[in-house]
Amino acid sequence: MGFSSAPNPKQFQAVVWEITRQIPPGKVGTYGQIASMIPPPGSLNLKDYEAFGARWVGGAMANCPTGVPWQRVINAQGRISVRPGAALQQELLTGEGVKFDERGRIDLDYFGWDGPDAEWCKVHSLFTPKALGKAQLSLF
DNA sequence: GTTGTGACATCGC
DNA sequence: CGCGATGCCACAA
Repeated sequence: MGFSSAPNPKQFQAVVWEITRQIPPGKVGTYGQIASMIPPPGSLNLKDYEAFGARWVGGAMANCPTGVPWQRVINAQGRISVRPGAALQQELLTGEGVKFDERGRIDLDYFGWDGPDAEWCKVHSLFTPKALGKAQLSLF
């Protein structure tokens, strides 16, 4: 699903699923992280897009087809958002080796997904993702 | 056409 | 670190 600048919501949704499929077992990505990889659909400020894009990612996950590891997408706090199936999500992640601390939070520093390969991003016309937890090295 | 709300992120206290 | 307010898009009633 490649697009350059103005994806339709439908495409946005499909891209979100594609990206989610790239998350390997035992790793987790955040809504904002995924959103930051996709070019802003409208004429939004980057700041607003970070917040609303994340919502759209969540909305896309609501219609997530089978085969997409939806459980590996969490919020930026490293926590499982309040939503239907939250308990199941934690269970699935635990089964993949993801550890939750006493407060029910995931250490993104360790389990945070670094994002797909740069080449993969290029093929799909996506931005280079920012690694979670780890300090984002300025690589232009 | 209007209104309400969301599987979020960020900032302030 | 935790909780509340804000942002102002997309979609369903």
